Amino acid sequence: MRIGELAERTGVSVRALRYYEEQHLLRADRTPSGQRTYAEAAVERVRLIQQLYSAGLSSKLILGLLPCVETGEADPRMMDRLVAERDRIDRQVDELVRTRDRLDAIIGCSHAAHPTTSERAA
Amino acid sequence: MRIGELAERTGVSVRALRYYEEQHLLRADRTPSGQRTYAEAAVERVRLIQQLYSAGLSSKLILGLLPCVETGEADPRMMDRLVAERDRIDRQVDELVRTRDRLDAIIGCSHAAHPTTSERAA
DNA sequence: CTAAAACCTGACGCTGACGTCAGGGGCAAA
DNA sequence: TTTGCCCCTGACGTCAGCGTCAGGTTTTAG
Repeated sequence: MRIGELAERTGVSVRALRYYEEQHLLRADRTPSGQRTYAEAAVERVRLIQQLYSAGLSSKLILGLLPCVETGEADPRMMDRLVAERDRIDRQVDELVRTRDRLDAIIGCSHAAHPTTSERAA
Repeated sequence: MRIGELAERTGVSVRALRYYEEQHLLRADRTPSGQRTYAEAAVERVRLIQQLYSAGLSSKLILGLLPCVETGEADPRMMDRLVAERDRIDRQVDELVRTRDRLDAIIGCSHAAHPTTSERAA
């Protein structure tokens, strides 16, 4: 498939896909005229890249992790970085949960000046 | 207290505190000579700001939320934004957990080429 | 009194993940 | 063949949350 279709199917922009290629996160074959061509597997790969990005991993780190995600092998350094990242995500989850609880407390306690949309809906 | 002490007690930089003031997130009294002076309560406020920042909220959004966090009151629009943000955080937690589990799977399954640091430590 | 430390206001720099515009090919339908 | 859409490569723009430097004032310790 060409880049436009991949963009549509993954929900990321064409620009982003070209950016991923710049960062060596995503390979593309080329037609004789130079247009990018992707295999089916690219869809899953892009989704994985997006997932890692939105978890706050940098492209450099993702670049390091991707090979071992695919092969299932990791050299020691990579393994350590994997563990470090997992722990970082764990801590981030903890903090997010605390923040959410804080917002919940505010939502629960605050006596609204006027009915809220949700109350109107109820 | 002056800005240096507040910075030290909250762990954020002096620059950041001035930035918060620029964004109207943090008030400061001034001495006749123009130096900023903060009340004790500022410590907690800065910590709250930091918490919201690290949960991914923008300064504009925080600006909107802070008054109702402090007063415990929220007008309907604000209440809706609070709920929306809480839901967003919930979704983000879900995704982070999925990502973490994915990393865990890799960590668990991958047969390292060489012993990892953690294995050496064990 | 004086030197160091802390503070002030601009204002430019930085980083990452793209958005966007310019200028120019390629390819299927009508 | 022409219309129109998709594609290409630069390359500059953006935005947030500060870092950092410059050049000058204020406070504090000795």
